[in-house]
Amino acid sequence: MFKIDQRSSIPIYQQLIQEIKQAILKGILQPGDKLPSVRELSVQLTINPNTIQKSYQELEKQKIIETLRGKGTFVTTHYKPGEDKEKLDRLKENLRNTLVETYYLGLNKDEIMQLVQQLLEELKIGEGKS
Amino acid sequence: MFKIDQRSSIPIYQQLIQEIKQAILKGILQPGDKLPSVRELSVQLTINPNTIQKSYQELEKQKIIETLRGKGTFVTTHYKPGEDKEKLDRLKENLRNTLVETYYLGLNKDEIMQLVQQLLEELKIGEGKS
Amino acid sequence: MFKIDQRSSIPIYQQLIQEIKQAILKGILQPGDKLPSVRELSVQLTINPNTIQKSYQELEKQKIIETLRGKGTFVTTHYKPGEDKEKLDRLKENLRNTLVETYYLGLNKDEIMQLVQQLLEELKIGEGKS
Amino acid sequence: MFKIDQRSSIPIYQQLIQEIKQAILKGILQPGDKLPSVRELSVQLTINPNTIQKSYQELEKQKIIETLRGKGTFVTTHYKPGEDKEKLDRLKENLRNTLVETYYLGLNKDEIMQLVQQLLEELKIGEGKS
DNA sequence: GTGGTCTAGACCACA
DNA sequence: GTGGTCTAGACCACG
Repeated sequence: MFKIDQRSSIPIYQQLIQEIKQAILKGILQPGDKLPSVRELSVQLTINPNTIQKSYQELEKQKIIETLRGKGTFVTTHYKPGEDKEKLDRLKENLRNTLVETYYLGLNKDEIMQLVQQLLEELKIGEGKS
Repeated sequence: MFKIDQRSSIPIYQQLIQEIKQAILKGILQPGDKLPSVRELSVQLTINPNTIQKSYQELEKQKIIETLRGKGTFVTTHYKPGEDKEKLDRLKENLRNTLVETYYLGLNKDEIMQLVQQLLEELKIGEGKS
Repeated sequence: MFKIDQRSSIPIYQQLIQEIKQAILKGILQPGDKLPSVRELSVQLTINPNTIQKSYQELEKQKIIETLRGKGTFVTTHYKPGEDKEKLDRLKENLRNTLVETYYLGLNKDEIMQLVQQLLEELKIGEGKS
Repeated sequence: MFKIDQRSSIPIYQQLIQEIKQAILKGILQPGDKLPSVRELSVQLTINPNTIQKSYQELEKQKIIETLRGKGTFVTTHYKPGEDKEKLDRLKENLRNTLVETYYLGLNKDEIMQLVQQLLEELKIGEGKS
């Protein structure tokens, strides 16, 4: 269900967070859907339950999922963005750095814009939803 | 000359690499220009010299700067991007993640595209150069 | 009749205990009044009967309600607080922590005192009764 | 330096968070002060380093402390509350529950108000600071 | 069954 | 030296 690269330098718990967020964006996980239990995912992905836990807790803090005690973890039905200027600044910085690297790799402006477009489509990010 | 945020979660040596790359893109540093010495920068930025050293070494590995023994460190005159599919994949992955986060922060497709455009201009990345 | 938040991190059985205690304080439930049966409440609140049971048992242990076999559960007519230094210490600790959090949220001393006053009035806690 | 009750039902990492917040309020820890390293505290309190970690990370997320990579963890110099209506609601709820319990333990309105006053003074929460 | 917490011990990147 | 991540395995409260 979720792809995790054990060799990646990106922490596993962050990879999982990303995978879940993307699954929600793409509609694979719908609001209200139950997520696999910590133990279940732990077995499926052969990852320690604590690591899964960490991902779930972080997503819960971001109000993207919520847990009903004893019942499991679910995708929240009404996610609302919530202003966070600092986070936006961090993202802009990150984006700036990524663009610089992309350029140094030989892509020109048009190719970069195309890449961004393509990724947005892949993620099913359109104007309609936000 | 370069802005370093000691509090940032991004390693200092990577921040410095980014600052230098951006300075080159913006034309503040021209091919052939001499970079400050390690010791000099170390004092200016109140950063451990080893950290500066690490940045310079990484940039040299990427052929963006070069060291002439006894003379100092200079911006290379002819940088040519080498193919590196792995790195491109990493960048795409990074970009994808950043876009997801941006979207979860409440920006819609148009706003994201605008942001990218704006950053590209800031960095003086145009079609003409690559 | 009682408000339960399934999403809250506070256990449901404790929420119910609180709701009942507050209803008594406010006079909505009078000494001698009959409480809804476990099954009845279970349906109304769509909560597992075991959970309701747990709340009732705890309240009975605290002598706030009592069960008459075959007749139902009732608010006790003469509640008298028993000394319990340990519990008082726990409450003080809890209160201290809450005040710290409130302060870190930006409320100053006056605002905190006002908040406490307001809550006491809401709960109809006055000097006359204890 | 910090008092932890291993037997308490309150998670150790939360106790530690509280202890640190209170130490800052009381002026025992001043803005800019270095906190003990994770390992150091771990030995002092005979608590697992991971548990200390968790406390530090939570405090960092709340912007009460910050870490300079390789140097250690420090009390932030400029803490700014930051609106959080939801958290305030949770605190009010908590406060309400605590007041109910206190009342059921036999304290009357005056005694409760006195208790709150006393705690605020202990914590050195005054009007001047917020 | 569910998630939440904790320990012990390990490895890594950073400065 | 610092903090950040991960695993293995354990115990607990809740429903």
